[in-house]
Amino acid sequence: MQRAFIEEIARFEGEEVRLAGWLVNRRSKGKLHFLIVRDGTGFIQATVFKGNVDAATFTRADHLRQETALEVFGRVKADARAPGGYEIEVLGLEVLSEPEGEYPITPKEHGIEFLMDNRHLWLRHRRPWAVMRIRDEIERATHEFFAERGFVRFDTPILTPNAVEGTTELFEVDLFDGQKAYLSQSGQLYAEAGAMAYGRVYTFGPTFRAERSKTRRHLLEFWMIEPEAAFMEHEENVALQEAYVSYLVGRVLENRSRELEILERDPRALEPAAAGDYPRLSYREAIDLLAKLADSGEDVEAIPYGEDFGAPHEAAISRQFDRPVFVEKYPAAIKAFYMQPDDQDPSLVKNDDLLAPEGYGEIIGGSERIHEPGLLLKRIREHGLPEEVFDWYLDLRRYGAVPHSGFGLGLERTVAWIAGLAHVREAIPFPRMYTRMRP
RNA sequence: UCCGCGGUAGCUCAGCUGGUAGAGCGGUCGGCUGUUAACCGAUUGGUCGCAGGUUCGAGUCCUGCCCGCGGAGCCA
Repeated sequence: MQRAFIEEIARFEGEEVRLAGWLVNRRSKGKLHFLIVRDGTGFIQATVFKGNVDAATFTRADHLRQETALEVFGRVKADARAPGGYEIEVLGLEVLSEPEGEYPITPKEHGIEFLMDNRHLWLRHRRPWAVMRIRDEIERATHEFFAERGFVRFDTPILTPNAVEGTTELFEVDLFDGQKAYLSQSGQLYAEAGAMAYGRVYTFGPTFRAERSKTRRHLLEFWMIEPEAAFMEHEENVALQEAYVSYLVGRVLENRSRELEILERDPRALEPAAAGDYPRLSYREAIDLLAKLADSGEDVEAIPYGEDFGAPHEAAISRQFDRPVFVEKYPAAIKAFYMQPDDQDPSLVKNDDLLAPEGYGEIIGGSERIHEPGLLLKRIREHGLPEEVFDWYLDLRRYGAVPHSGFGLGLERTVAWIAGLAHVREAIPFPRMYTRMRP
């Protein structure tokens, strides 16, 4: 008898199959038991009729406990009454292992603290299952998108000697003989070296921010995708971001509709984002928009020109549009030292943030980088950064400098937006947060 | 770090102006041939976050601490 996976169960309609998995839940009608079984690829209902199996198997089926590992033998049937449209009419049953004691996660409501304490088990359940399959789709789509465009995957170090952006806190690591290193908060500077070597590269790896953040958008450890390309200027950078994000959304809509359904995420909310054509606001236009919204009684405060947006401002801006919105060309004074000044107004930089809709906020930060060595050195000094740490970074300008640009996309924020999650902690298997390191 | 809220059964919660601990779910036993977090009956289950104080008496009032949740800042 062939082994079937739930994901492809429709192919086996009318056939007898073997299914290996775990018991999710059980309901009994007396002479008919319903077993809900999962196998990692999906969830399915198995029916045990009294007449179909011997008495011992029938009794056994009525006493199976949650998370019993088992093999089910039976016939695949289409049935409108079954969740998913298919079910297995059980002809035989083998228990592979019995759970010890009570399984903690019951089919009723649980609080987030309890579920996170049991994250290693919670991952088995429908909701995390759907989220991680969407995350996987986004990761796979990322590799395919960049490979198709000639980008080379370029792995940057996790242990680094210095900060990329002096302001952010770093996790310190003890090396030998009193030496210190820091966990990477961005692969960008190294990706720039990669872009000068291989033309177009992208990083895909974990990054670390030692911030005591307690919000739905922050993790201590999160994954970032950072493309960087030589000879790419601001306009092309923005176009690449739009193509990338709309591709990701399209892939999830195409291949993970069942998962979106489990999460009760309406695909219609994502369709504009898959279509592209994202609106673009300059920093100044965004400031004006906020003033207008504040005036018209919207629950947001206006901010003066020259200040950076806070989370409530980003949310208010993003809610004005049905798809992600670019905000570009910020004042240089509030942005990182390496950003290229604007051609028309050198008080501005050629950067952009991409704000996801529905108040999800920033998922991308990008910019064209300074390629002129004198200007870069000047900016390093203005920001009070240690010159000697950046000698290799300056080398990238000393030898064959060309205009180049890149951006960073936060994976968990993107997953949270597309999957419709309230918090990024559900977008990664084991979130590392200010308040949580276990399990 | 700051602001707000919370911690009572394995889980989710109720418990009034202080009077001696409750429900649903889960577990166990039984019933039911189409359930959809099934339902019905029985049964099981407590260091009321920790420490101290007030009181004849504290889950309830006071003080301190711990932990969590939501938000801000910072950012992806």
